Amino acid sequence: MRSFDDAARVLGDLERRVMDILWELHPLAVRDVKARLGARSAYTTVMTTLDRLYKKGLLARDKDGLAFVYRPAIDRAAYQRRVVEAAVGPLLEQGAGPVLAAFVDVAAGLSPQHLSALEQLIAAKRRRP
Amino acid sequence: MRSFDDAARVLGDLERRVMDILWELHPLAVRDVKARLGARSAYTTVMTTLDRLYKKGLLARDKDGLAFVYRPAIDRAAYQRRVVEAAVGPLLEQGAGPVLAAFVDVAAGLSPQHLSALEQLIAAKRRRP
DNA sequence: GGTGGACTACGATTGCCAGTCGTAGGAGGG
DNA sequence: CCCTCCTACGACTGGCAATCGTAGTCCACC
Repeated sequence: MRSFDDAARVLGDLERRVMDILWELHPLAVRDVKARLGARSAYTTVMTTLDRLYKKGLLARDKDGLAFVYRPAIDRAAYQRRVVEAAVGPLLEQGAGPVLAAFVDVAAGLSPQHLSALEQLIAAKRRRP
Repeated sequence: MRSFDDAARVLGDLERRVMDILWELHPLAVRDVKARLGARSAYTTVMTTLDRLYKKGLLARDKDGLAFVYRPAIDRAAYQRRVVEAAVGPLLEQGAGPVLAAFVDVAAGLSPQHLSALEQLIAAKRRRP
């Protein structure tokens, strides 16, 4: 059964691990990414995954001799932004109250400091919309 | 190519339309849901979809004579809450700033009033965490 | 009590995606 | 010239949504 968590992942497991590695350190060639994955996947599996992320626009790549070296096309913040927009935008268009409340709950649950951060962001947004 | 919007949908197209119908009016039998869908799908397609939503825990159902009548098991607000938790929770655990900022952006973009609503929710959260 | 209509249960099919990997082929170094 | 490394391409699996047909059940009515 597909769970909510699954759907919100947006990327597959391997894809997300690969993006994490490249956000941490780049550029990397296929074999370097494979090495950092802990050798759990075959070389061509990693290559296919990198190629798909490239075709999705999440990675960029350049030739380095024979091999491609990959780097993120967008940083983690921009990616998170896209996920939030995609997940929350449609929901907000139809009954915003519960969505806002749920968001405040989740944010506060992880760290009360997030409430202050949110307030500052709101204030900043008012000044420069 | 799977887009961000696709993934954030969490439910399929037909499933989402069915939930919208039942949040609007319930309980409904299969044929009533089918009628409100605009007759685009066969009877058994609608039935299968209702059955799957039932098995996912999003719908409840009771026997009414021969037929099942379906009703939401959770209301739209609770559903939206789950989607927000699933989408945003994991993101917040790893670099909250961009996520909070993106959320404020999206909320403000749809309606500036959302900023005030957010502030009130934050204040309420502080009083009664 | 038998027959017809309505309804459910179940499974088959299609389309799409992620993960997995093998093979073919090119390019460079020894 | 051959071996090695790399890419490109495609095949296969598993899972899910959407779609629908068929088999079987149950009630109501004659």
